Amino acid sequence: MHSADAVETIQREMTVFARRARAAAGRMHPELSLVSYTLLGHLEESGGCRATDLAAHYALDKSTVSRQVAGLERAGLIERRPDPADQRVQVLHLTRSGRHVLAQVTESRRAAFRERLAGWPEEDLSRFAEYLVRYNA
Amino acid sequence: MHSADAVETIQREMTVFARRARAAAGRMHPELSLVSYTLLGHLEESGGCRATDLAAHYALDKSTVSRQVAGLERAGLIERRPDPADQRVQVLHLTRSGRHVLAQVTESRRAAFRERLAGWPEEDLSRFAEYLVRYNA
DNA sequence: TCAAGTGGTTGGGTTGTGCAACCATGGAAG
DNA sequence: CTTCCATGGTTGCACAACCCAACCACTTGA
Repeated sequence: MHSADAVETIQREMTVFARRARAAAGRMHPELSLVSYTLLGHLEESGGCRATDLAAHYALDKSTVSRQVAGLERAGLIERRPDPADQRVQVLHLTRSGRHVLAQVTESRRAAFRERLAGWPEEDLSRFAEYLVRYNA
Repeated sequence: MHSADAVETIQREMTVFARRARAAAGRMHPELSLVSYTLLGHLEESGGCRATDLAAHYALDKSTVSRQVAGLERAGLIERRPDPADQRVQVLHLTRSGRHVLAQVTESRRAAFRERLAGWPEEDLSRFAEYLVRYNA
């Protein structure tokens, strides 16, 4: 495959995937949208951060994040803690329930991906993962 | 990287990509959403098909396709032709203008991807493309 | 001290989507 | 030939996710 063709293919396939992903995620977990799930995941990884950090990291408008965060708090999945060093800031943390729901959804998403990727040789999985990381970097 | 980790990474990175794609596409081409672009592409490839075929192929509700198609027709990018064999059916075709716009958008999307993938070794591009095709199959 | 910057919320509007109800046509079974 | 169900498509309705702009509260630095 020539370089130009490969780029063309990557473009098309990434687009196909993008189109499907959200709907699939919604069908799998009506209780936790793709965005909410991603935000929870980020909070888990980072061990708590500000709404502005989330917005910057995911290239979302701060108003969007604000509303998502409000929803997650309403659902009892996260909590806001004041930052003693800066009264403007709310540091977001997962609640116990949030951690629990996140773990459940992650597990079932992982199962779906695992099924989808069943039969792939170990080496291909690693390389695919590496390419995606490099692409998104 | 172990197999489970790779799956985990693939899941996360695909999700990241999915979240970004629509916004990026919108910024690049306000005149043609990601969905519309995909539908036009399908019409180009297939040389004309029915709205129902589009819905089935992309797992979209027929109402969604109906509205997208209406928009594309309003924009003069596609036209509906009656099917002499079945009065219910409208066969959708690209117009000259539709073909033109599609070509332009495709080219600039391709340029963006090419830039993003600049510096990747030929072999990695090919393999990445192959993985994506296999994943979406 | 006060102006500019930053974190966050809210109001308003757009887009993409699904579901359900509907209309028109087609096809098969009586 | 009628009658009934299936199929292609449109429309009303609701909703989620988004952005922009305006705003408030607090911080920072000239």
